[in-house]
Amino acid sequence: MTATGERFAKINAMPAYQQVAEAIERKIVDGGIRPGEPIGTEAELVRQFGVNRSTVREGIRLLEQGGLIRRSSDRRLFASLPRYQRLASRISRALVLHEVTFRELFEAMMAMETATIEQAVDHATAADIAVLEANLERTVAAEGKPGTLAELDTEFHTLLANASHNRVLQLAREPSGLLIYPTTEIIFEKVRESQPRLVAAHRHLIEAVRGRDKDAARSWMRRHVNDWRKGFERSGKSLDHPIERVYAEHLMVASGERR
Amino acid sequence: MTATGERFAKINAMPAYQQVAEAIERKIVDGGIRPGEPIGTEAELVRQFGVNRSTVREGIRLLEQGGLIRRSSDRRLFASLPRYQRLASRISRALVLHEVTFRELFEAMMAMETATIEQAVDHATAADIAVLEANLERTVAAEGKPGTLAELDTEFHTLLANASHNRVLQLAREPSGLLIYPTTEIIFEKVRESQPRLVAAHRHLIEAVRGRDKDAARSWMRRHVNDWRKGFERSGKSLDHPIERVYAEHLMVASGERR
DNA sequence: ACCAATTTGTCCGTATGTATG
DNA sequence: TCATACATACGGACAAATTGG
Repeated sequence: MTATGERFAKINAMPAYQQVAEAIERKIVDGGIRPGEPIGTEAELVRQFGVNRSTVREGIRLLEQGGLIRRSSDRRLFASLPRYQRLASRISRALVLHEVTFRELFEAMMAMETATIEQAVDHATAADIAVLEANLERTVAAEGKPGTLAELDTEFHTLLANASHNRVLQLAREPSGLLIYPTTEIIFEKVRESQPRLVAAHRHLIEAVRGRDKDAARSWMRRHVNDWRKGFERSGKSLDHPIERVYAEHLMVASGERR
Repeated sequence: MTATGERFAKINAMPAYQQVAEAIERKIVDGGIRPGEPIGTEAELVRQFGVNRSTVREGIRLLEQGGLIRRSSDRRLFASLPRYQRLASRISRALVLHEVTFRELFEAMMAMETATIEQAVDHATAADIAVLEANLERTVAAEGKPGTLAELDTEFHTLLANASHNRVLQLAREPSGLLIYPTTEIIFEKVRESQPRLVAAHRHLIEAVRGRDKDAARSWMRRHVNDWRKGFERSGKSLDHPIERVYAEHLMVASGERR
């Protein structure tokens, strides 16, 4: 910009608290501090960075929300792996704020859930299947309770994702699962046949996983996801409406992260 | 826990700075403050919450990293929609820290990219296709430059996701796209035939989208993603290795968010 | 069970740089 | 040019909780 040209590189474009945050972040990401290891006290960080304690605290706050550092019960800071639940609810919230439609959600779910069950067919262990069956039993027992059914349905699909043993898929599908959840409760309330169809679908999905039958698995999953769409429309809603803002609020509980 | 049992609810479990953050967060999420609207100056927030300046600042830092609030050039605070790029790079970083393998990445990509192109076949506009073609031209022109080719390949798939007009899919696939990127550069360096195959695949994908030919689209995408896997293995790496930590560092630039 | 040291949460006052009018 | 408003950063202080004898 000056007449002399670019003689010097820019220095220090970031405020101090951001530099503190980035320095700690970098140490964690590149392995200098492993998850579970303590970050150090505020006083130590003050000494190392040579800035004021308020500045250090602001830097810490930046990272705290990202899940890279957490606080134990005694309020000490330590490095941590970002949790899937936390990330997923963030993304769900963002999708709501961006006003995505239920149709987008439906189309994406169809792809990700079928992919998930295909991987589950390949990789599920006996233990995975046992957990799925326990979920199915509770689902059968929850007859007539829409809230419980919705919870168990959401849990079933999360368990299926665990059974896929593919963490990329797990994280990719979870946000959609969280957004679908409130609608399923309404569907179970309003559409009588939805519950027996849910139980049948889950039963066949488990059977397909156990029998390593990928075609049956995919076919039942397609049917199951389509059932959601039909139930959704039959309960009087339109696929082309954006997801209601209200759904974002129940997501904040997860991000509140009580101590 | 006490002998009297749970007679009273917990009070004020959160420190003040967290309460400040949550209050602002809630206002934004439930629509009380719309994206683009100012949050108010720090002095105002001090007055409204009745806490000290430092406390307000810590609360603001918590939200700052989440993308719900941002700062304009004059450093004033305003509400904002969380950006996809930012969320995606967060997730990518988390996946690296969780040490997911390239196989998981590959399997998930296969599902999400095929789903993406199917949606693109249904929903792409003429403008979308024009942008894809411009990308293809630049790809042809970048012959022999692995770094540029890798960038353009990543961009192509992001553009394809845009053409799907499904924001759930866009956000679901982007983290994987970011993680694939560094490997493609290596592949273009080491595997000679990878570049012509890339160009051919992209050309056929665009043709399939233009011709609304879903079968061809899916088939070419499967081939394209499989090409990545073959190139990856031929360049001397194993699918069952976790993604290298190094890849997480180039992701931090995006989260740095210079002003 | 008590004490001393440490650490976090919160508050106060002040100074500096920058952008706006 | 000057005055104002604002974010950034620093210094010091105290209470409450926790830790470690």
